[in-house]
Amino acid sequence: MTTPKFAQIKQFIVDNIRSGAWLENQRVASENELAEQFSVSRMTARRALSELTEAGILTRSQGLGTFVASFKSQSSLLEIKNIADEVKARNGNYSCTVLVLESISAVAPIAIALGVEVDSVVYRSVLVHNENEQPLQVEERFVNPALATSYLQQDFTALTPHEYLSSVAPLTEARHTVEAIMPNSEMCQWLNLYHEEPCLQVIRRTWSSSGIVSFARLVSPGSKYRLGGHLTFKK
Amino acid sequence: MTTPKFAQIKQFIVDNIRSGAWLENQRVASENELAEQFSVSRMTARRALSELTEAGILTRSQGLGTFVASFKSQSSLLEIKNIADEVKARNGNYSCTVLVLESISAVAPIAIALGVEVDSVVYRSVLVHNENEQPLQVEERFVNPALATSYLQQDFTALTPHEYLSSVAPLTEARHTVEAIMPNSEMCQWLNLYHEEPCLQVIRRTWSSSGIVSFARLVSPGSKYRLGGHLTFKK
DNA sequence: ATATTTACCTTGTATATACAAGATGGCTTG
DNA sequence: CAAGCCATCTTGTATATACAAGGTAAATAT
Repeated sequence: MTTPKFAQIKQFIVDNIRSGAWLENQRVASENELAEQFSVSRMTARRALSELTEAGILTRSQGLGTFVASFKSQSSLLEIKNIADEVKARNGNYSCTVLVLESISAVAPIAIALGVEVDSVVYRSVLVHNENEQPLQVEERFVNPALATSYLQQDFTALTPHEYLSSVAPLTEARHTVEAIMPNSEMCQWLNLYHEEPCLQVIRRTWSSSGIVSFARLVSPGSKYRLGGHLTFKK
Repeated sequence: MTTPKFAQIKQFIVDNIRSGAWLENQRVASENELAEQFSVSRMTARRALSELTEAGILTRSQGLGTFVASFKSQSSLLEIKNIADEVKARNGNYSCTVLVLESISAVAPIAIALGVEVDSVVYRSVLVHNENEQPLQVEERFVNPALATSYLQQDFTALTPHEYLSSVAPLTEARHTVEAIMPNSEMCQWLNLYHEEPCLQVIRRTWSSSGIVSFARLVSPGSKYRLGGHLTFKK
């Protein structure tokens, strides 16, 4: 099985950039030039350039040409993965225990974060995600009851809250912040921490088309959990 | 007609997913069906589907069809931006002070991280990035001297180390980890912290085609700095 | 009845062609 | 000299066509 022509051209371009032969903002061959060099049609050469542009490796300007993108503008990205998948990926034994599953009256900060009236009823759950029976992450979640009416009836040891919520209210947007915090005594108990240690806290708010679905706080001990990211030219 | 046809089809598909009309893993119209519905050629309909697939909103399978991607598989991304740009973006007064700029003998962990011989000479810099004259982040960086010979002669109050290094050794890859740590006493001094508080630590290793360029440790107080991320269907 | 072939759908790759639109430099005209 | 025009490069959009290759299900042969 041969590699497609457009993929060969992409590889040729990426190799030249990776090796340093083509520098930032340098002009690369036009569609017609590439088409002739590789004996392909313009549309095939175009596909290679377009896909590398979409990937952020090249920039194009109508009338001017195609250029090597400047690395400076590339922001580095970190992934937040599903913690159950992460544990399973490293052959850990994943389990989950439900600590709290209740409906409460929303105090002001919670109500604002969920976009509901103060003192209205919202659902709250607290789960502990375990790796090999040791607490790895505490998930405290506040849910807009209008968008997930039967939230309290779910079995979250089988399906995570995030998975359940995406099935009942299609997610359209999510926002995250990550910070370093010191856990309070309640959190220390949940995480089974004997001595205080800094924790990574991820705040995630998710939207669907009908409004804010939920507001989650994910807290993990700094000694056991970290976020990883990877940025490369390879494609 | 101002907006291109392929863009209209993309919008039509995205709208249907955002509104919840099309659910996860549901099959969407084939290229030929879309082409007929919108009175365009198959290649134009194909472009809409291909670009949404590239964006992670659809998945395609040869012989089977095109489907709405499952939200579960979408990993959420966090951006690590240039801290000087971030400060300027919120109208803060950015400044930078150079604490250390030296060549040292690499102990084992540093040598391994940089991919050089133990006890060989490497460059080290420690900078403090300030917002309104208050320390916001400490950057400790170890540099492979073979790839940035005149690193010690640079003025890092004008050009950040990252910017300088990308200009002399084209970056091809970067890896990050983020974790929550407790700063040691030296770091507390640098960050001007009177009481101990948890800090966010980003470790960044950068590669060029000739090898590992540098190894940086970026430490910020948890009370002053957080990472933000955003994920949306809009395109 | 079971196994195989065949027809027909799907997406994937590749080409040739046409025209639109942005950018540039040289030429013509006032 | 300067303003406008034009030829010519670039990328962008759109179409029609051809064949390859994966997947499913019905029709056929064993």
